[in-house]
This record gives sequence, C-alpha cells and structure tokens, in this order.
Amino acid sequence: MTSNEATTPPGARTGSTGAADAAPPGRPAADRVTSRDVARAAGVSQAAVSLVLGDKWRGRVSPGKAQAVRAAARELGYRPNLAARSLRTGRTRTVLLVVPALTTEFFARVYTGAARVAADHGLGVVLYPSSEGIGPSHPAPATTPGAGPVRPPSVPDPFDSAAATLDGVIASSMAAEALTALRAADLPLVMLDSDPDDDRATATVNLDIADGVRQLTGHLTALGHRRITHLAADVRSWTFEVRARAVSEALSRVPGVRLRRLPAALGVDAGLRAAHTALTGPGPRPTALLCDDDIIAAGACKAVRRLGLRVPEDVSVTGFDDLALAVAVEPELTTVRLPAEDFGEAGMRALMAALDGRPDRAPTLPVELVARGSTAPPADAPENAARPGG
Amino acid sequence: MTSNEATTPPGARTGSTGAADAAPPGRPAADRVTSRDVARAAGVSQAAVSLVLGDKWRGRVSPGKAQAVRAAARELGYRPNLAARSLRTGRTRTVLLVVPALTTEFFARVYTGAARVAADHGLGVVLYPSSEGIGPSHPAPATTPGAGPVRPPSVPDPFDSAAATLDGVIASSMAAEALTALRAADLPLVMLDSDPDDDRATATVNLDIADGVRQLTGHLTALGHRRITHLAADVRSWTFEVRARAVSEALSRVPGVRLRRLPAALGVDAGLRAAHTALTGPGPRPTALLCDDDIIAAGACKAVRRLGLRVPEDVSVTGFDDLALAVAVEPELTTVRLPAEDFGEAGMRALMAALDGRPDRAPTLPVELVARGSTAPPADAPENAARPGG
DNA sequence: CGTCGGAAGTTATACGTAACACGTCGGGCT
DNA sequence: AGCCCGACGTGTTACGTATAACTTCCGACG
Repeated sequence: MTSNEATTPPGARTGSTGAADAAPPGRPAADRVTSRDVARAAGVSQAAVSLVLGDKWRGRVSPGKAQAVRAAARELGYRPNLAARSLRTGRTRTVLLVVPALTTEFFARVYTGAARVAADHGLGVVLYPSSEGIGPSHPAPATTPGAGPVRPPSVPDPFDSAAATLDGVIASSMAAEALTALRAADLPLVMLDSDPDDDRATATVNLDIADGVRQLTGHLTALGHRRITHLAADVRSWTFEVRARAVSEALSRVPGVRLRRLPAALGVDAGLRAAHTALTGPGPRPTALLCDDDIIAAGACKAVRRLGLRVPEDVSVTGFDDLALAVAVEPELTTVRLPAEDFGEAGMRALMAALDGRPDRAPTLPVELVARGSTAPPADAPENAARPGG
Repeated sequence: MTSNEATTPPGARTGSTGAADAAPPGRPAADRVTSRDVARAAGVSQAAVSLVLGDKWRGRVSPGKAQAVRAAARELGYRPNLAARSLRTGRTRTVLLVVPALTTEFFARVYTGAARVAADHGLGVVLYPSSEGIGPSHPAPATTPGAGPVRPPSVPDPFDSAAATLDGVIASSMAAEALTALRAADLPLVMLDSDPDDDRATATVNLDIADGVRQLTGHLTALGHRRITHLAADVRSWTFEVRARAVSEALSRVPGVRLRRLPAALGVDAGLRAAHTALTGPGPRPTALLCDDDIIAAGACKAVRRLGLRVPEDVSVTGFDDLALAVAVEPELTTVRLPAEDFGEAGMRALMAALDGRPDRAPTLPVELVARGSTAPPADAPENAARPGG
C-alpha cells in the first residue's frame, strides 16, 4: 500500500471498464464512487464530505475546501448511496400514495402532480393502488368461503412492498379501507378529499366540491330544469357523500325543483343502466341527469339515445371531473373540472410541511364549471329559461 | 446486565408506548423490531435469524429452532429493514418503469400489470414518466434560448429520484429518449414494444401489432372498403412505425385498395383536425379512417359528424388499444385490443428472469380485433361486401 | 482408535453514510 | 496573563443486515 495512491480515484465514470460479464454475483454492487473516494480526491476526511454535501458546513469547513469537495464530487460523478443514508438517518425520502386505482385517469393525474413536486424536493413517490372500494358494490355474498379465492389485492400490505420504509403517506379517501389495513403507525398522513374531522389524518386537502356542485346546479336551474335526477356513485366515500349532500342542499333552495337520486356503479355500462332506469321509471321523465363523474355521464348519454331521445334537446347530462373523455364523446360534456394535478401537488406539499414539522393547514382547492354541449334548456322550457348572453 | 433479560422483547407491537411526542429528532427511527430482537426472543443468534428468514438454513439450523425463529418473528411483527438489507446486498429489489406519460390509460394499465407481478415477488416498482416524445411534435423553434425556460421533465434523471438505487429498468420504446439521458450503466433493461435488434436491451417484449393490423385491415377490406386513410400517430416510436408498415403491407396485397396516410398528433382535437383534412382533401372521399389509437379515432368520429356525415354509414372509423374510451363514445369503436396489463406483466417477468440470470427469450403477446359499431360496409358497397352471418 | 465430515450454531465483519465527540489553533475579553 | 470560544477539522461509531469464517459436537468410517 503506497501512501500516495490516495489521490487516484478508483475509476472515473467514463465507463467501459473492459470486462463485460466478469462480475461475480457475490459482490455487493458495481464499483460505485463513495464519499470516501470523494474525500481522497479532495484531500479531506469523509466526514467533511458528508458535511459539505449535506450543506451543514456553516462553520465547520473552510469555503475553499468545501469548494474542492464539491468539485471532486462532480468530477467523480458521486451519487450518495441511498440505502446507506436511509440506514443511518432512518428516513427514506420516500412517500406512499394510496389511490383506489391508477387506471382512473383522475388519480393518474393526481400522481403526476404529486410526483412532480416530490421530485423537485428530492423525494420519491411509490404507489399503492388499493383497488378496494372501487367497482360495483356487489351484493357481496357474505361469508361464502367455498367460492374461488377472492384474490385480495396482490399487494396485501403497502409495507410489504419493496422500497417500503416510508416517511409519510398520502391517501385518497376512496382508498380509506386500505388505510386500516396498513398499520400506518405514526407516519404523517395526508388525506385527500376526506372528512376534515378524520382524526387519522395529519392534514387534509380538499377540493371545493360543494362549490362545484352549486355552480352545476345553478347552471341547470338557470337553464330551466326542474326535474333532475342525480346518478350518484355507488361508492362509500367522503367525496361522493359531499356531492350528494351539496346537490340536495342546493336544489332544495330552488322552488319547484323535484330531485331524485339513483345509485350507479362506476363505469360506462353502469351509468347506462342507471340512466335507463331513471328515464323509464314512473312519473314524468327528468329533464336533466346529474352524474357523479364523466364516465357515468358518458353511459347516461348512451342510454338517452337508446331510448330515441337526444342530448341535450330532450335530456341534459352533466359529468364531473373533466376527464379527457369529456370532450371525446358527443356532445361534449358539461362538467365540473377538478384540478387533479394541483390536487396531488397540494397533497404532497402538505405532507412535506408535516414532515418538516411545519403545521401547515392545507388548503381547499377551487373547482370550475365547464359548460359544454350536453346541457341546454329543457324542451318544456318555462319562461325563466334564458341563455345568458344569447 | 442481567443475563436473562434476553427473553424480554423490547416491545411487542401492541402500540401506544405512552410518550406521544417525546421523540428526539436526532434518533434514527422509531423503536423498530430488528433481527436481533427476534434472535433474543427465539434464543438464537442474529445470524441464525437471517439464515432462517432468508430461507438459507438447509443444513445450518435445526428445524426446531427455525420454527422458533419464525414464530418469534411473527410474534414481534418483525419487518426487515430494507435499507440495511440493500446496503449489505447491493440490491434494492426495486425496478424502474419508464413510461411516456401515466395519464395515458394504456400505460397506467401496463404499470398495474407490472406492479402486480412485482409485488407477488417482493419487488417494488417506481415510475419515471418521461413525458418526452409525446404530444405534438412541434415545429420545435430550434435553439431559441430567449423564450421561457422550457422546463425539462422535472425529474431530470431517474437516478436522482429517491428510492433510486435500481436493480433493473423496464422502458417503453415511446420513452426511449429518456433512456439515453439515464446512464443505465449496465442495469438489465427490458424494452417494451421495441426493435428486437436494439442492442441496449437485455430483452424485448412485444405485442403482435402486425397481426392486429392484419386483422383490422382484413375486417375493413372484407366489409368492402377500398379507399382507406391511415391517421398515423405523429410520434417517433417503434410501435407506430410497425403499425404504418403493417398497414401498408397488408393493404398492398388487396387489389384495388387505395391507401393514404396522414400524420396526426395524439389527442382528440388532433384526431379531429387530421380526419377533417382526410375527408375534405382532393380526390374521392375515403370510406374508412384507420386511426393509430382510440383517442385519435374519437376525434375522427367528431370530424365525420361535423361534416354532416355518419359513422359508420358514410365513414367507418377504427381505433387501436381498446381503452375505456372505446365503449364510451357512440358508436362504440371497432378497435384492436392490446392486453396492457399482460404486457406489463410480461415485461416484469422478463426483467426478473434477467435479474436471476435466466436467459429468457421474451414472448410476443397476441392481440385481438374487437369489432363494434364504428365499422360497416361502405355506402358505395361493391358486391363483395358481405356481413358474415347476416 | 483416530479422524474426517457434516450438522448446528456462533462470531465477526463490511456495506456507505451521518453525526457525535474530540482535538487544535488563534484571537478577543476580563 | 489566563481563558474561553469559535473556526476548522478529524477519528470514530452506529445504523441492521447478510454472509464468510470459525467452533463445536457427534456419528461413521478406515
């Protein structure tokens, strides 16, 4: 061991070290650059490297050496070993996002927003698609263990997932069931669109659903609609409970309105069936179908046409969420735009605030009515149906 | 140190240890159960615990003690510290999935499939939505640095993402650009729907796109269509190149067919515009629009109707992918169903095979034509247009 | 009877990082 | 003059795990 080999780094990252497949599988990892390599190159101790790169060198390392350390780190292409750091600090800089299902465009966008701001702060996001509480709430053949194994969500416990030592959790209220399964110990937990009084949550981020509903019902009643059926998502979830309450409340203040409510499972077909029921049931036919999301609304539009009626001339249909779907169908859906990406961002910010110990009362995000072609004055329009600005 | 305190575990996980907020922030983590705790409880050494739980105790630990270890681990609720394990083994049991954008339903489903099989094998999946190569290929005002900072994908480098010491990578060919950015070193790399000769990939998993195209063109020509315009996705990607080639080849074998091709950016609006161009251009109007995905097809349907024409009586429209959208629009789209979840699963399996050193030539997955209402014989139907079974 | 060899364990070590505890050296304050 | 304190560092340790290396105990075999 010659003493001055200290200044020769083990191999700058200009790759292709030659031997292609000679890696004996017993070795821990490829020959990565460690903080000690950086220390040698910069002529300081490993501790100094840690201090400088951790930006904790206020009065501990001279500016000159700090500069040298940073230069050496960049030169060698140093990347800290996250496993070692986590082991040492007990923190992983990774949070879990619990969503009902990712194939829902809405939550894919929530993830996108959350991941973006997380990445900007050096955090990672792993997903836990719970896929519970979603889909039709079957009659649930209670306790018939004979049937095929009702394969539980194949990630039985988020903590069993790899990359799973977590710093915090963001969870949609639609996946709340998964939360009880995961013993969230005392992790900071941000709930999305959930009961603010839910004491499991460290913070809650909400969309102003009630206001969106008010805009929507205002739009319908201004057009002259008085017989309105609410196709309510058949999912036990705070956000849908709020929608139902807000619909009832807003319409109860308008004289002459007759509100009905029908449950509808999620999905185009379910929306179609529910709308069929609504349109063919007893009593006068509703002139507007207020659907709990755009997908149900798409199904409702199909039902209307199958009965030989037209949207919006005979029946107006409204959605919720403003998914890409909303402008793919014809007529384009009048809907309430939910800022999904912003929602994910806000959730992540609230979680980061909690992680930093900052008590940050999370905001309620505004939503916006988007009036399109699926709504119009009803055929039996009373005189108070006036298109504004027409 | 009394010697027999060895049998007292530090605190069975029946929580609420009392002091609510007394955690000094300097401490690494909450008082978790370690393998040493399990060892004490079972009356063995920590090494024995590691052997038993790692299932490497064949001739090293007696069955009785192994049983005791497992019992103690379960009793205490032991969960191995993944950071420590990774540090020791150099492996993270985490793979990266590089997709163009998650809001695409298709890739959300690919993720779902990949994550499911990964979870079944104790692996984790982190996402890298590259969001490059997607969207309209703008004229790209080359090198105009004056404009606003064209914010690069805010995850500049997948390896900078937390949870980022990776064991392998699965990447869609649509996100291939991101791959060059990530110096994938010598990580196993599985490419999805990519050129099998791409030498960057350890393995390649493909969908049998060409066969799907043959089914689709066969369907159209059997209906009697001879003037067909291919609305080709304006994205430089292997999978779309294959589609274009397969369309040309399949239709070149049918006498009398006149194929045109128009580029279309992704999205409903872009599809609408492209279809408008196709339908109003010079020469006889095409009787069928073969679109590279369902979303373009939805736009195309809108274009047809805006010109006062009907789908499918005047113009047939086909999609690709069979997204949820396909049955939300009217008429429902004839399309080629791509098994997205299976695709993700197959990719993950191929990667796991590579990780285990098993040379596993990855399969090509079959696809399936789904004929629905958006296709019909053309109005100027020649005699060879016969509905089968009609 | 010696010894070899496998079963059954244990001890010790290293992975790479963060941070505590400890030094040293000047200079300003009492 | 004595002393304390802040700047500037370094040595050392611990995080929890996996595994190589070592020890011991027997039974079997030459």
